[in-house]
Amino acid sequence: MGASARKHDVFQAIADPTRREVLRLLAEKERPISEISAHFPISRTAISKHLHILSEAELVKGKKAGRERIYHLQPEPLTELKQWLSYYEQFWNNKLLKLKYIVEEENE
Amino acid sequence: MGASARKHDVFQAIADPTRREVLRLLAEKERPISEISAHFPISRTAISKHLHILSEAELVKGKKAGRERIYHLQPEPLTELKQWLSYYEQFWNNKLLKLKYIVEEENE
DNA sequence: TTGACATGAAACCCAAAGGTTGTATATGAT
DNA sequence: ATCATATACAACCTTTGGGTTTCATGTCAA
Repeated sequence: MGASARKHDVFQAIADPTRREVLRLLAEKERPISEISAHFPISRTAISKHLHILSEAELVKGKKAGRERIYHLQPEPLTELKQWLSYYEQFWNNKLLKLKYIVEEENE
Repeated sequence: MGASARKHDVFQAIADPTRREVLRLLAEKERPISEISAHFPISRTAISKHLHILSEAELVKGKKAGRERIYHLQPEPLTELKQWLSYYEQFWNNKLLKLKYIVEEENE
């Protein structure tokens, strides 16, 4: 089965503010779970669940190191988001082009 | 209160596949609710709820016209998504730059 | 080997998400 | 006036999401 069969996709993974904050933390540097959860008011278990969801979306990956599990960012799946966005980007660029056209006409 | 107090933000709004499809339909052209819901296997009421959520995120806007309500796309809030993405884009560009560097070194 | 530490995993809770059906209201057509 | 159409709104249902607590397991340190 393909990537579309994954339970959590990128769009869903980044929908939650806590998960976005986790991504930001991991963008700075790789971190073990306890260090990540220290940044949040919720339990370590809750953070662990968020990390599972991010893992399913392949936005992070955890490697076992001794008794810790170190998570690091994998930004690649965000390209899917970028592609999705580019379609609409073209759309709002058109708006800007129309505006530019109007401005230039007025200057003549 | 600011925009952050909105119940549904852009990230949440685009998390659902049905809503993304609705956006795509509205990107083509503006449409009344019944026309939109004709594209889906679920009820018109369900689509109406999705449109409400998209409205809250200001990704669409509905104008009453006779007994219909015509919805059209408002892509502007997607800039927030683009900005969020750009942070990580820079990140994966670095990966590409590193790779390019290695390749060029090997060619010398 | 014994204790502290880091995580995994299960059971449970509550609220929200996504959906349905049924009823009401406004508008257009006859 | 009457009827069909387009939508709004309320009530309800079921699953998922985000969270907690508790207990088990593996690993480091003394």
